[in-house]
Amino acid sequence: MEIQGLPGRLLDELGPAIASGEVPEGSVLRGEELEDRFGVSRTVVREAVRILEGMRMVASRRRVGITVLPKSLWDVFDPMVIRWRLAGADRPAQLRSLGSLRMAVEPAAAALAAVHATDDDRRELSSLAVELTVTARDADLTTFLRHDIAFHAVVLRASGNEMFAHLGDTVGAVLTGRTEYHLMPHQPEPYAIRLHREVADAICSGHAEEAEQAMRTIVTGAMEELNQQLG
Amino acid sequence: MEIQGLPGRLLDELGPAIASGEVPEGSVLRGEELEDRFGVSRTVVREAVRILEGMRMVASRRRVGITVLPKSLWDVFDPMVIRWRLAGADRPAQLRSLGSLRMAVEPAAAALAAVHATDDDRRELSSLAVELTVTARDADLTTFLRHDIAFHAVVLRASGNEMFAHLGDTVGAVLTGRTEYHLMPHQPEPYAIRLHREVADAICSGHAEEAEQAMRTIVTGAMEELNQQLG
DNA sequence: GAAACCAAATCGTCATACTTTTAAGGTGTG
DNA sequence: CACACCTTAAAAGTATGACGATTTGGTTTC
Repeated sequence: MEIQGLPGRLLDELGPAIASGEVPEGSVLRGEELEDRFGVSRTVVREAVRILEGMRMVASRRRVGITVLPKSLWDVFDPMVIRWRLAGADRPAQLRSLGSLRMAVEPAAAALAAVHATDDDRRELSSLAVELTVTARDADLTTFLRHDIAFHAVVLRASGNEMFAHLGDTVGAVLTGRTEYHLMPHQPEPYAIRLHREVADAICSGHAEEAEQAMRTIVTGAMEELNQQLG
Repeated sequence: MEIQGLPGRLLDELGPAIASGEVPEGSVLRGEELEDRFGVSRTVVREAVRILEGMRMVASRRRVGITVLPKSLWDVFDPMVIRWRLAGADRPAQLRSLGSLRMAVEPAAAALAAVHATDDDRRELSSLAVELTVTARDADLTTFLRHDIAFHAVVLRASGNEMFAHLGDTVGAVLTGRTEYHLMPHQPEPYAIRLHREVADAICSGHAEEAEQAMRTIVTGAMEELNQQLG
């Protein structure tokens, strides 16, 4: 699900550079300069810049150039922006933001899921909870991560709220990052596993209250771990 | 904060058309067709399409054309997408989604605000709470709306979480829509007013728990009203 | 010193030519 | 008949030159 072609490659250079603060707010770029720097045509530069403009990271003005806008204006929910920030110098701040967001959204999603999940959703959740238990015991971190991501994505999707559902990938990115950068215990905690199972059971049996509470414990724990790691 | 120039105008046509389902998922547009239909050049069409591609509403493929992607892939947090959906046939669904999101986020934001708000934030909140009381009594709906929007925006900003802060405009759009389409009592409810004041007081005195609870009551009430109005 | 004016810089748009990818259909072969 | 291979044409992708529009900043003029 990437932007294709040369504009996409340009974005992969410009986006991270801006997101990391390497090209600071208020900087002014000229179109022609970008053409030369990356060896592409006006067409390509303009299309890439348009996309950045669409996520409100830059504004283009005649006789001035392409200005990097203040971070407060960026579309911080745009998956590309999130990925760029997670990959760069802004990672700690982005992780904290996402942590709070998760604490707000995931318990609510779990509660909704207990009411709205389809039978397929519930089956998938049960199955994933089992998988989590197994792969945790085998200390198979990669597989564990995959199932963990899927678990949270399913809960968010099963909530029946398209906006919650859309955060599935984002949460996935957070979990991936956490594993990649070893911000996680090498051995998944048995307590966390049990909580996932609790969430699954509560959703399957329609206990909204209980699902919400268990999920809250999970994301609160994740947030505490994060705060500990980041100081 | 709009996209400028001809691509912007093209977007204002295409975006709502797609968001409302008038141009259904799976439809295929040809670039040349759009050039003719809107009387603009290739450049303009391509840049507009790139932006739509950036929000994952369309994908452009050689030898095929510009395909409208399924709604589940759209960047549903993009302010433009939200505005387009609120303006069109998808308004009820969008309002419901946003309602759930508010129920998840705003109480959490209020709790955080009680801890992180600056002195300026607290002053502004107090002042807005007073304004709300006054303008409600005078039945000055427009001014009331403006202050209501500001109130929620300040709480979200004062949470110190950039992602929450970013939802201020979106919540504003919801409140505006609610007033415009008369989905609201003509006279603001005294109870709701008192709750706003409670939120302000709790945040000012650092009572997170209390702020969260009062805000939850506000957004839950809004959600119930919405469900009633939409059936 | 202020207002009007002018010139240069930069983006915005258009038109056109060429390239690249790829769906689709036709052709031949087992 | 089925399958693999080749051909073709349709559409987007890229490059480039020309011109238009706008804004800034300096310069002239009163």
